[in-house]
Amino acid sequence: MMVGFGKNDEINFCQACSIRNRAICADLDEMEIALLNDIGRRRDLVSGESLLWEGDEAIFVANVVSGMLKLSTRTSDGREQILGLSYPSDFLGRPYGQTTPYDAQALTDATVCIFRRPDFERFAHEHPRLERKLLERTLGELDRSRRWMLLLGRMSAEERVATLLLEISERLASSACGGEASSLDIFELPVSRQQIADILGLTIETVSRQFTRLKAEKIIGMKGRRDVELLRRDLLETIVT
Amino acid sequence: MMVGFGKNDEINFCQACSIRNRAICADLDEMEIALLNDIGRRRDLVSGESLLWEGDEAIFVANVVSGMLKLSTRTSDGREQILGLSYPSDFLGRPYGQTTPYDAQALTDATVCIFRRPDFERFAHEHPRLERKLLERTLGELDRSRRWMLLLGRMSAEERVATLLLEISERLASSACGGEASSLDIFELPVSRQQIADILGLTIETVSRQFTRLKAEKIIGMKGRRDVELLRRDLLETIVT
DNA sequence: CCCCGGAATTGATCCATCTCAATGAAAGGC
DNA sequence: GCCTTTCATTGAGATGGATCAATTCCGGGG
Repeated sequence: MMVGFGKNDEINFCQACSIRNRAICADLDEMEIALLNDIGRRRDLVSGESLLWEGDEAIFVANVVSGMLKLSTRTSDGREQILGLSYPSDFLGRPYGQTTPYDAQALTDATVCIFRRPDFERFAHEHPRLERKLLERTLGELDRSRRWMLLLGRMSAEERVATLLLEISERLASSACGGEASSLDIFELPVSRQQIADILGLTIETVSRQFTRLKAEKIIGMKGRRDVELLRRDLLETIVT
Repeated sequence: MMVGFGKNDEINFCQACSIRNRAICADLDEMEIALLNDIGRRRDLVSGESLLWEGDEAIFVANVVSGMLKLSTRTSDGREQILGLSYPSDFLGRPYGQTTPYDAQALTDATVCIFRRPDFERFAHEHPRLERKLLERTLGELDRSRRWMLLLGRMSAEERVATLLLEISERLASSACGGEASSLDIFELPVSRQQIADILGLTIETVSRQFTRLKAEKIIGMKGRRDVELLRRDLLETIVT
């Protein structure tokens, strides 16, 4: 697996970066950002393209700039489990570790900002502010993954689907920020039914039946397969709670 | 919830601490350790005693010195999900966060080393080596919790029980370190059947039936309810893989 | 040593979700 | 615009684990 690196000779991407204030680089000053800019590199991914492979040597780490990725793993006989979704400003990869602990694949067209791991670790070492940001983000990620364990271990199919719809709605809204209020309740699913099933630890058929039920009960509306409207957010929240 | 703090006026507990070389304090020099010793305090827990409550203000953080704790959360209607087990040298609590994200309860008699959160954060701020250790530990914890998601989302009851037996065997061995080789395969379950069920996202009956099956197939042997011997570790590994 | 009570096991049944199979609908290529 | 392909939906039936209901086991106290 090779990805190509090179200096961003002309432009300081970071200065105009849309996640500049939310990602781990948020606390850095102008000079530090310039240094970070030198060791990082933008990379565009098309939907479906993989960025990391579980078990590979951890060569680089990355920040999600735009788009959405899924993190997944699988049992030895091929059953997939999605470990989480990565949205803009999220951090990807495994610093201070030898191997990448999950697959990362773009669910939409996406842009990431990648760093060779040794470069990144050296930079982090020299800039504790960045390291602290990374720690905070990792702690948050750990909280999120533990909440997901409750879903996988204890929730019914109905609760799982409702949880996912609310989560996507929120995370999409917070990364799109600035849109109209309505954008919270109307959005495009970034994932296929099969991927939803993998995320929730269900089968595609069970997911499909849950969607059918939610439509029939007028809790959600759908135009096509991907465009969702949350008609009764309150009822979804009741289901989840 | 109040716990009582005070200086360890007489003794520097840290110097003789059994987890001195494995916990986040491992990289600190003698002087730093002395400082850390001043802000920390030993606390003994009896089996069943709770240390942290989900949703409580995050007042303190802790290191496990001895014994075993469970981290858990629950759905609003009371279904419990255990998020993980904490063994000696593991870190507990939520630095840089307002509320504790899980319950922590001792499964065995245990000793922890607790720090007021503000004290700890100040110390971490001033000692990047400790902060980096905490980051490394948190990243490891995140890997572990993600692997657990595969179990909760995709594994059969048989696979779950086999996984747990192997995990307890390994973690108990690495924390007991120095015992005879046999101690790997013969150990005491630190948890009840109900707790195993909660850890694995199963019911107590299903867990019991799996144990019965494993005994019948001579893959494990049991003396009493808690003493396990792994007779065929290889077969357990086959089940898990 | 016996008795008691919580923990564990076992059995019978149920049900949510999976599996297998067929049909239907949207998206992409020419 | 039509055909192909992929994705999603729907149906019927199987099943793993949950639930409900007895026992049985074991450890501790007297």
